[in-house]
Amino acid sequence: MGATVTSRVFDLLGAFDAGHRSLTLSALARRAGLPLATAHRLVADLRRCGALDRRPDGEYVIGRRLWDLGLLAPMRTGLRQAASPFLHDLYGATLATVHLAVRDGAEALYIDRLAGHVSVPIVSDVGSRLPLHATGVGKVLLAHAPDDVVAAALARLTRITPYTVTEPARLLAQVRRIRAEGYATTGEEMSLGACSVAVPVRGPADEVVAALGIVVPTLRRERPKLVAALQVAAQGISRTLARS
Amino acid sequence: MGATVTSRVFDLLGAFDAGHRSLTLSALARRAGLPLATAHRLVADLRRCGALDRRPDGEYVIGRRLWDLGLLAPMRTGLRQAASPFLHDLYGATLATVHLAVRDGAEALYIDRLAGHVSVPIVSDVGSRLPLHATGVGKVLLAHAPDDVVAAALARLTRITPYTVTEPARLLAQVRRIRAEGYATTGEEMSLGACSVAVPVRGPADEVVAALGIVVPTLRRERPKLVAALQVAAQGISRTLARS
DNA sequence: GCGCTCCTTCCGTTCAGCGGAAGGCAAGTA
DNA sequence: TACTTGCCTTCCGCTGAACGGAAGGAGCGC
Repeated sequence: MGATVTSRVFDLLGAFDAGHRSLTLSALARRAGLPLATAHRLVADLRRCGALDRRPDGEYVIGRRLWDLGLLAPMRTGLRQAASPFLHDLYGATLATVHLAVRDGAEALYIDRLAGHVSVPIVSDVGSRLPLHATGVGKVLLAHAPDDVVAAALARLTRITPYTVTEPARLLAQVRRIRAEGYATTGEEMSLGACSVAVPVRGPADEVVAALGIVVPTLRRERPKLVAALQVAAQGISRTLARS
Repeated sequence: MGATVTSRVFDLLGAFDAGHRSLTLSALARRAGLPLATAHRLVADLRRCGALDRRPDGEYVIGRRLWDLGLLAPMRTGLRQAASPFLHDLYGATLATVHLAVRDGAEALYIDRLAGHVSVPIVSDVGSRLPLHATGVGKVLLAHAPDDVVAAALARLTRITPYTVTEPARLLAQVRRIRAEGYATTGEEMSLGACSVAVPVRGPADEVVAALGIVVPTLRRERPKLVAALQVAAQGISRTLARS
């Protein structure tokens, strides 16, 4: 690996993740695999650039500059904008947490999320990546992914809760059903006490560009209603995407 | 200015802004004030780190890595999460575009935004900064800012539309009224065809931590209803903030 | 006191970064 | 075709910025 300053800078920044939003200098250096003195200097530079902030307690956090820059990334901006109003509609109709995700390699990347007042235990957040086999949106994305991705996913089905599907054959059957019926469901497979329903969002050429899902405490017999609401919203998003 | 690699990297990244989300290499170098060869090498490094992407047409855009990092920034995460459901409620009740902003120096920084299907011409977006004197949320934040900020703002009131308030005395009178009545309004002062109403969001110690506003085509005689809805939502946010 | 972990500063070495210059496309112009 | 203009890319010798071990605090617990 080339030891350019740029790569070191991103090694440092990469030390932050969802579970480590603030770090001490030494933790930063340790996680980035850099000598303390080097980390110290780079961190000082980054702070001068506004990329890192130092909180009163001495720990470092990602700074405003990076927040600004991140918002400029073309992360499906069009998709997010097109979907936004429909997510609200869905929330209004179901009062459930609503998710919009795309497939990023072998993971589902959540690009928008809309949570209500009372929420089921939910792990996802905007920007987080979750496996394809244990969530509603994940299964939808998996069902419409290229064969090699499906194969790779089936190869390692990690158990997350007692209800997570870990037998390849069973997941494959689900994938087939999802393709046929047009929606996916999960029952506490990612998080206990949380069930989900999800449908694909299609682009102009009918290809699946994203998945739209909601999370509810229990499916009971609301499933048909939820599926219908999701499909209406998904079609609305597709229509909005088409004209732009 | 120290010519550290880190600063150069951020000079490059800083060449992107809301109006320039994609740039050619030479534009990037020009805007960053760097020699072409230098920019070329740094851009290659950044691309290797995932901080920049190259689109098929050859232009560079902010990459996914920075999007991820930006989401880790503690940009009022607590405030955003607390406010989120109330923004939806507001949208549901009014069908207007809803904004949540904080004061960042002498500007209003929009930290969340919720737009409906049909929207009035609106300039703001999440992450954008707008002056304090020409928007609803801006005026609210101005009215509860320290005296020196108010003085600085009054000193340069740039005209944006024919209706923008540019006389210091008049804005000062408005600021006093906003403090007394608890809400602010604007009429096409930022963008023609867009009026707004905004109220303060208060923290545990009754200090103003943010402003909550909505944008509508016209105020007509809906103002009392809108103000009431906003105040209910703002109090809800404050209550949610208090217990956490 | 002693040990521990953390942060900061110093300084001589050296190698990564620098950037002018030159070359290669691709489009537009005459 | 020949010339211009704007891009992007590569080369290469010089040099000073980055490096990181080491030493020196500062704070805390025992």
